[in-house]
Amino acid sequence: MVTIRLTNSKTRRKEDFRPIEPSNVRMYVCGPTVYDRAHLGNARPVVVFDTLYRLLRHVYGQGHVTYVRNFTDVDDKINAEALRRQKAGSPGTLEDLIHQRTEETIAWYHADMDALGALRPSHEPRATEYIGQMIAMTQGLIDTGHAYAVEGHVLFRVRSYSDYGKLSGRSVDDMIAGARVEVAPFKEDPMDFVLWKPSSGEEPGWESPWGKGRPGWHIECSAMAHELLGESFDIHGGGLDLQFPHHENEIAQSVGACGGEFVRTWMHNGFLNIDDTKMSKSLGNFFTIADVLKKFDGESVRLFMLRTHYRSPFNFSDTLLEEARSALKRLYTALDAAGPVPDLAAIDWAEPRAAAFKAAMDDDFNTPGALAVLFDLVGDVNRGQTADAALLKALAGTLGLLQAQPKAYLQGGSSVDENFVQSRIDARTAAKQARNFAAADGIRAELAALGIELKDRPQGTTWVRA
RNA sequence: GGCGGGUUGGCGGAGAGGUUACGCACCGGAUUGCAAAUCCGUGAAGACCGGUUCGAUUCCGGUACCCGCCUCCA
Repeated sequence: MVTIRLTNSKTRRKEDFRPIEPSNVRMYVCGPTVYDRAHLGNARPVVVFDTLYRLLRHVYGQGHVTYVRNFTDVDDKINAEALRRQKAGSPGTLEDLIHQRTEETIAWYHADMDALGALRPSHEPRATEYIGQMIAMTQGLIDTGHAYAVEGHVLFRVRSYSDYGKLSGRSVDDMIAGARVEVAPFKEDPMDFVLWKPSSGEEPGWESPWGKGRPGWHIECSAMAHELLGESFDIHGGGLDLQFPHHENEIAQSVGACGGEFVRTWMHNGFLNIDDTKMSKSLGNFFTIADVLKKFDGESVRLFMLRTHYRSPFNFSDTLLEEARSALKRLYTALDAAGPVPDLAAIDWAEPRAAAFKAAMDDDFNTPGALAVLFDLVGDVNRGQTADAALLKALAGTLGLLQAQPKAYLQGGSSVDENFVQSRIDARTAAKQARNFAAADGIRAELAALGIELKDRPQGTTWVRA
């Protein structure tokens, strides 16, 4: 079995990936806080780690990979929206409205990610379903001296964990020096972070040994990962911005509670930028996935993201997205021209192009390199080696691409009636046979204006959406 | 201020110490009634300054510029 190499944020190096249990490779990725529509930046880790999930399933077997991605459904912004609705006269208790908001947001999220061709993870835990585990873990940290309760809060004692800061490469003292936040007076140390905090009257809360309150953000992931994947697991992923403080805190909590090694390989995807600047809610320069999907099909968006290595930042723009769509069109056009493509029972990884594809993927899942192999295959297919189309489709499938019917993809998204198009094509064919090229060209121009592109082939005229 | 990443052809974007990345676009040719698609072909790069080397875009050092994290954020 070929060894996959992955860049481990913890060691800042590319390492051979060796799962703790090859029969159950375990991966956790930080999911969204479900307070609103997901933006394009949210899509990047989903596509990146979906691709890794697919790769792991290929290497270790479909049933041997457990992938957990959570939903954070405890959050001020969710509460704020629920409260706004209540004040606007929506029926139901605040709790009902909170539930309503998270449910609708999760449904949007699923729809968006499905459109991007992302498989559903094995588990999608919601923070509110694991409050008991969070309380237990917090109590455990108090018992072992890693945390302390004060004024209804429970705080993690950062100085109690000597490796704090190791993942993000900073020392506690440096962090304090650079800190720009006001420090709550009850903290022993400015860097101590919240495990549990009290909730006031109308906020949702749970009974705990420290009074009615709710969990801090970081403990949620630790508790859910622990419950579903165990004390230590193979891969933990997320956006680069989560490395500090979120992932640093997760390590401190989990190691504090369980000891040992929490996560073997930490992986962080780079950002998606707008005009070379980070896209974020706070900067206000974001697009929702739903916005983008109005103009572009999800598969083009997926290809667009896979064109860049997952750790590199990349820019988003319509021009770049159009470029990705053109590239995807080339792939589907080759598949379409090759005729019916049989589903390959199994990929022969010894085949040179399959081997090249796999070599790229095994090397820190270099998707741009793997895509290059796909385009080489396109050339072969277009040159007449139509049998290669099956390999092309199979390899692309491991990236979650090219699984639609070519004709459906190439003609999809057109609002023009298919029968109408065919009737105009027939009329044009008749005109051509009569050598009335002016009329034929007129029809072609008429369809072009509707976004229909004609192709005259020996077997007859076909069409695609422009 | 501390820490980290980056600078590749017109644009996007990889790998590799010496041989075509790949995609989009452009140009020439084939094909076509003309196009489109496709094929063949051409052109085009490695921020700057040093060093190592027979040879560096690839390794090392420095300079410049850009970006990110240090604060809720994928």
